[in-house]
Amino acid sequence: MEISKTGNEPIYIRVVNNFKKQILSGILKADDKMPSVRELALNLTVNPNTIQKAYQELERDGYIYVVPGKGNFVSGKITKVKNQAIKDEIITLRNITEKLYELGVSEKEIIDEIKKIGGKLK
Amino acid sequence: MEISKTGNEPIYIRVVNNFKKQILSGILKADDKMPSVRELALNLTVNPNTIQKAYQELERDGYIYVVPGKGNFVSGKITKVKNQAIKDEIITLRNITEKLYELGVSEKEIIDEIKKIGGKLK
Amino acid sequence: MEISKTGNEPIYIRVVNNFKKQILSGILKADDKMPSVRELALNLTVNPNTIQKAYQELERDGYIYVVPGKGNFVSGKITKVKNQAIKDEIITLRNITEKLYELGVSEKEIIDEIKKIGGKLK
Amino acid sequence: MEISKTGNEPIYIRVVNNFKKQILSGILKADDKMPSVRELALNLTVNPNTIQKAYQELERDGYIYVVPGKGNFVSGKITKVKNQAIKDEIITLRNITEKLYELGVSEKEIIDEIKKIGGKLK
DNA sequence: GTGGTCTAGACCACT
DNA sequence: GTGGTCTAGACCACT
Repeated sequence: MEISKTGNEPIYIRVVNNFKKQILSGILKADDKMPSVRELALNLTVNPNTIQKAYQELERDGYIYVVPGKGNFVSGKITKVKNQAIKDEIITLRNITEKLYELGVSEKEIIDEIKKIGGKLK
Repeated sequence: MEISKTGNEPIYIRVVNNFKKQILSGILKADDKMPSVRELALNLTVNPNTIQKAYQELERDGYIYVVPGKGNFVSGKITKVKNQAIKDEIITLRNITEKLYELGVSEKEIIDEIKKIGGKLK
Repeated sequence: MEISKTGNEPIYIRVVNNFKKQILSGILKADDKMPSVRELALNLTVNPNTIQKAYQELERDGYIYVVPGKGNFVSGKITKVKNQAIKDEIITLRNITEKLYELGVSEKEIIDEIKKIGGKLK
Repeated sequence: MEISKTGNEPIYIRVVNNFKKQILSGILKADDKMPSVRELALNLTVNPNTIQKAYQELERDGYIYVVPGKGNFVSGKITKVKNQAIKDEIITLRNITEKLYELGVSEKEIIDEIKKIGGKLK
């Protein structure tokens, strides 16, 4: 994993988002072992506290679980977490769509914008 | 103007959004005088500081301008502000669409979601 | 005089700036009669109060003087007013130049910028 | 940090400018922790609200970012902020130069003024 | 009368 | 412990 040291967000947030992406996309699978806090801290040359914070947040959000004395592991309930993440994003999507309608943007223009992104990602 | 006292958002944000809607929709027009800080604070039975905060946010966002000793007035450059607001929302729309793609949601599902909202508003 | 009705600033401020330009540039000369408040209000289709405010500000700033029952006239002390205006602008120029130096912009770059504007105006 | 209590500018503006200078000059670096709102308020013997206002302005201008419950930190995008600050100052420089031309000040006089400041700072 | 700043201090959510 | 919001109210400059 590479984490650029500069950016708008604190390092631990970027570590969190990085792992979330890997877990949601299936690169990291259920019960896979996460790198140990110390190991990852050395790799990224950051303070172990930073990694500790990141892992705590991942656990709170249901992405990983801790086995004391063993390490951190990817949760088996990723489908549930994923569905929640999708629901959250859909709510935001609705809010933005409503605002765009209020600002006079047409349904067609919004859909065109979404198709553009789909095209890019393929 | 009515501002419900309950809800998740802070009062000053609700005041801001309320005025933004009225200005963008044309209910409030260029150079219209805004209610004075004290007057509105009394009407809504909130602290003048809360209204002050709301008005300063509206000014920073280009919706109103201040004439010292005279009051706050609706900006004449609302078209410009509106275009900027649309640009900002489109950027967020793109970010969310990307995340939804990453979460495995298809283009069709996203577009269906948008059409649903269009249907409701009509 | 033409005053566009839309813009960032209130109308009376634009009336003020318009007259200041005309007086400083010599289009309006010492002891020239200003249009009457009512006449100008009709021409610009604004409230007479707006023009009254503008004239009061021009008087405070030393650009015009009032002869009760006769009207408003361009001041004979424009040189003095002009010198003060130049002094004020020079102070701001100094502050900005200092900030630009602090931001790492070189003397040459600043001077080039000024020459560019000189070129445009010619 | 020392903030003189006397002067024309409001306290919160002086706090803002002080930090901007330190961040732009590199004394404060990306991801450095800012003093907490309460801590700094105690140090400068001002009200926490005043520091809060200063920090919110710094955040809006892109100089710092907030991690809820953790504190304020110096942004990693200072280069971008710096370039924006330069652009803003150049625009003001142009406006003032135009006004000075209108007031009859020659290009040479303006450039001499700028060279004077360059001389002082060396 | 108008907005702008500031104090003193409370309560909240989140870590 | 941290920032965010809000009340209650004072004082200021400017119109």
